[in-house]
Amino acid sequence: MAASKEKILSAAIAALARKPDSTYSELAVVIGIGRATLYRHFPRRDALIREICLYSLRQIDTELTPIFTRTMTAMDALYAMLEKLIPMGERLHFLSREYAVMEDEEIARVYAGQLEALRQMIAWAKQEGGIAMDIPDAWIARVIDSMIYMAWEAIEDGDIARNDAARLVFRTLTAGFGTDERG
Amino acid sequence: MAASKEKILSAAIAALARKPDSTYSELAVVIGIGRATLYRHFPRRDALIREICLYSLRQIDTELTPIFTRTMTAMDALYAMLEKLIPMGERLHFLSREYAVMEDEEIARVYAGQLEALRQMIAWAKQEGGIAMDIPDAWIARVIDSMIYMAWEAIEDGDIARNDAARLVFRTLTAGFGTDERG
DNA sequence: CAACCATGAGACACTGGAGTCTCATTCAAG
DNA sequence: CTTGAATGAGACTCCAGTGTCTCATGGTTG
Repeated sequence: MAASKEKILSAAIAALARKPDSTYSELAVVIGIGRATLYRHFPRRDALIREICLYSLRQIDTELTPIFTRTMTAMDALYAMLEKLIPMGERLHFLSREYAVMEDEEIARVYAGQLEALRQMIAWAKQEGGIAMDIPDAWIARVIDSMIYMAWEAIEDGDIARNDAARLVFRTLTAGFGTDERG
Repeated sequence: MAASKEKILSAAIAALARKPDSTYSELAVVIGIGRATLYRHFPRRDALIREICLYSLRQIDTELTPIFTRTMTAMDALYAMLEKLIPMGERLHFLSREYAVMEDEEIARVYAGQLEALRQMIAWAKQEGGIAMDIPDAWIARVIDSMIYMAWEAIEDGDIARNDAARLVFRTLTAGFGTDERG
């Protein structure tokens, strides 16, 4: 992908994460290019959305693959995943808001693969004893997903420190908000 | 409020929760009335959104007020709040997606009041020892908010049982996903 | 310098949703 | 039955966003 195009894509993701229904005109202004130029790179809105999704998914894939292949405990893998994914929160958020995109065959395939990877990590963590067996996988997956985005948002809003985020999310996921008086 | 108008409002909330950018035509079809009738009750889209928000906020207020005045522990209050609010998940979700609405003076006031109530409940829970002191309030508030909506959504999608939801959320909030081997 | 390519600016037609209005129908109350 | 209010259907205007196209400009490479 050309450098300029990738730069446009990143800027578009950031803009759309903040205002999902941004106009092409608005996007062009925020990105700092002409509207016509934006159309030259992404002839249709669908194309832009599609490329954003694929770009994000591939980026996530790149970050996640080494984590799932390295030798470590499931909980360590979860923590590593949080560290990698939280800075990419806007990309995750974008994906979860775009309903129509899943009709694209390629996107659906990549997305399904990542869901499956997460599912496996949850099963793995349950076997290791890091996650309680009696909590529904679907619920766990939802909470992890949303907490990653929330952490990113909280960082953006200045509510939590960037370097505390992964630790805070991990603690919340594994121990909740409770005082650790039992430990 | 006239009964018919309230019925329209409820149906509109449900429709908009599932598809936030629904057209007036789409809404009318889903609600089961004519588009002109919808316009008669809510002359502008802004008016509809505004009334939905106020309606939702007041409903939430009605549910929450007795909880915060009754004599119980903070954690019991939290649990009671979850039980009340999870079934109203679509209303909460709606509010969190409507950026522009906060410019309305009345809405902003009611909303700020509820945020303050939540903030007080968190402080109260920290004092009681139910929530660890060193977790940022803003993070706690975010997680509670989002988990209420997520639980509603998970129920809708058939991932968790309606009667398990409050318990599951409470457990996740207080103890995370961990196996309770320390207890 | 000359050729080239990407860009920014803007004009343009097209489309779909917003909001208004009219009219025939229905239904409940007197 | 008659009146009046609410409704559904649909025609209509208006407008903002979409997508296309042209042209002048500027920066780069040979």
